[in-house]
Amino acid sequence: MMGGFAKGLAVLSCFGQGHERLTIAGVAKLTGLDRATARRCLITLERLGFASFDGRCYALTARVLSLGHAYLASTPLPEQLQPFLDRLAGAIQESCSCSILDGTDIVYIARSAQRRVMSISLGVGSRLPAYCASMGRVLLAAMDEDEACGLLDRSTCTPLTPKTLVTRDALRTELARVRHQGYCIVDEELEIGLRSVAVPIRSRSGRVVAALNTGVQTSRASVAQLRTELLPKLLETQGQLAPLIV
Amino acid sequence: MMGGFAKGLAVLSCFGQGHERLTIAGVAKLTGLDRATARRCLITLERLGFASFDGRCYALTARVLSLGHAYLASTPLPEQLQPFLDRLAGAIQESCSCSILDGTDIVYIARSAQRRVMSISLGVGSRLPAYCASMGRVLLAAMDEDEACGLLDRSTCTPLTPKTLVTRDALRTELARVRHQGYCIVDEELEIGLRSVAVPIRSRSGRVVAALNTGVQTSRASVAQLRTELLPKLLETQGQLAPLIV
DNA sequence: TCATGTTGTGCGCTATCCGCACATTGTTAT
DNA sequence: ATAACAATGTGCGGATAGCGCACAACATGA
Repeated sequence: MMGGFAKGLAVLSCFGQGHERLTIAGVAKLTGLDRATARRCLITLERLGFASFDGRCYALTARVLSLGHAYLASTPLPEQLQPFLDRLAGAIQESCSCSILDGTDIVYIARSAQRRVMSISLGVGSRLPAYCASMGRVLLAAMDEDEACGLLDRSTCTPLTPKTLVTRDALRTELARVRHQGYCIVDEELEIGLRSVAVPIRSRSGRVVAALNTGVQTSRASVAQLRTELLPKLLETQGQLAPLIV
Repeated sequence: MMGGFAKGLAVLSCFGQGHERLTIAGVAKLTGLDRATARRCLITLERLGFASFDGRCYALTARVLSLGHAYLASTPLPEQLQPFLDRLAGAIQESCSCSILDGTDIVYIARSAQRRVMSISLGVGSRLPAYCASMGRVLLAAMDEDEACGLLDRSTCTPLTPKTLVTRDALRTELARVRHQGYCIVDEELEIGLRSVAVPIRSRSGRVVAALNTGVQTSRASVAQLRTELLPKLLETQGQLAPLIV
């Protein structure tokens, strides 16, 4: 374990959650590092071209995108999904996304945005807790059951809204239902005013390789409409993708 | 300067250029680090969830995408460009991209792929040398002239193909032409079999904030066709975007 | 079987990073 | 104006962590 490297990555990561421009002291506060250490990390980032300094705040440069590209180039999945995502989003006039599991979170690996529906900025690389996101539940339901339970145990289940399921029992029965019905609808559990529906993306051999969803404002569609109008479109895309994915 | 952090970032970066799965010795060779150092970096990455190890090779995980997201969330530009890019790509049935300058390279900040045209995988985060890419020349032409020359001096101008312009004189006159005509066509200078045309993207105030291009196979369109058929579409998109960008 | 390449591990040395402290600057509030 | 506060830049002593080498073990293939 290289401590300096880990600290530097922590600094890099803390620019994510809503903090785009940060001062040295701000970074120190967010990461818990000593201010001098945070400063050394930021100077290193700037020297290497990953961050810029305007005399007051540090901000990341486009160079960090090359790190993400290193991952995107390593797997063909996002590239395969994107055109289908675009077509689906155009058809239903709502933003669609694909994600995979990474620890207890889901990570967006492809997205086609139609309009801004959530308060936070979602995009490729965004992370959400799996237990309360529609795609997360689809991916958990596809796992081995006790493996999924182990993952839930490691999750910190915060009630993000009054409707959020947090108890393990409730989540387990919900996962069982998702597993049985083949899709998941989450109704204002992640954010008030937001509903979403997700389906698994399977490979030719039937293995679940990702999840596909769309999120709408509650005023736009009821849960019933989600099921009768949007879900069939998602399942159609699911069917189109399956034969193309190894 | 934190040396350990810099070494770790070098390890992270070396997964980019065509090397998706790397062994410890491979990383050591690519980065020039000692094998033990490379090993320490990789173990750190794995411990933090940025890399996975299958007993033989290391590969990056989706977590590195969150680093790229930190940048994407900090600037509205990519999100603004994407729908126009999608529309344009659909209309001309060719892949389109937007990029900005980062040092002597251009970095793709948005892309809409229609088919695979180049041998290497291009996508958000990809880097190309500015001097020989159509978008790069557009961005260089938009700079202060001596600033652009300084940037060219710092570039290592390798003749990637027999057609590549490398001498400073040739590049300067080419930049002057691009500046004058408002677009740039590059004909097999980056890769044999590939032609591309690029235009600058301006903000409302006229400042050049990015470049937009499309690349086609030489069999698909002649230079004249690029100018008469594709260029007008690019300019149309350019005009649509200008009033929307601060 | 030998050669090659890779991994894991241990170890001594030294450079490096840590965390504190002090001086300075800029901003805000009284 | 002045005081209070927050943030920055810098220096320093000391401990620690990383460096690079070397050796042993293992796999692969000629």
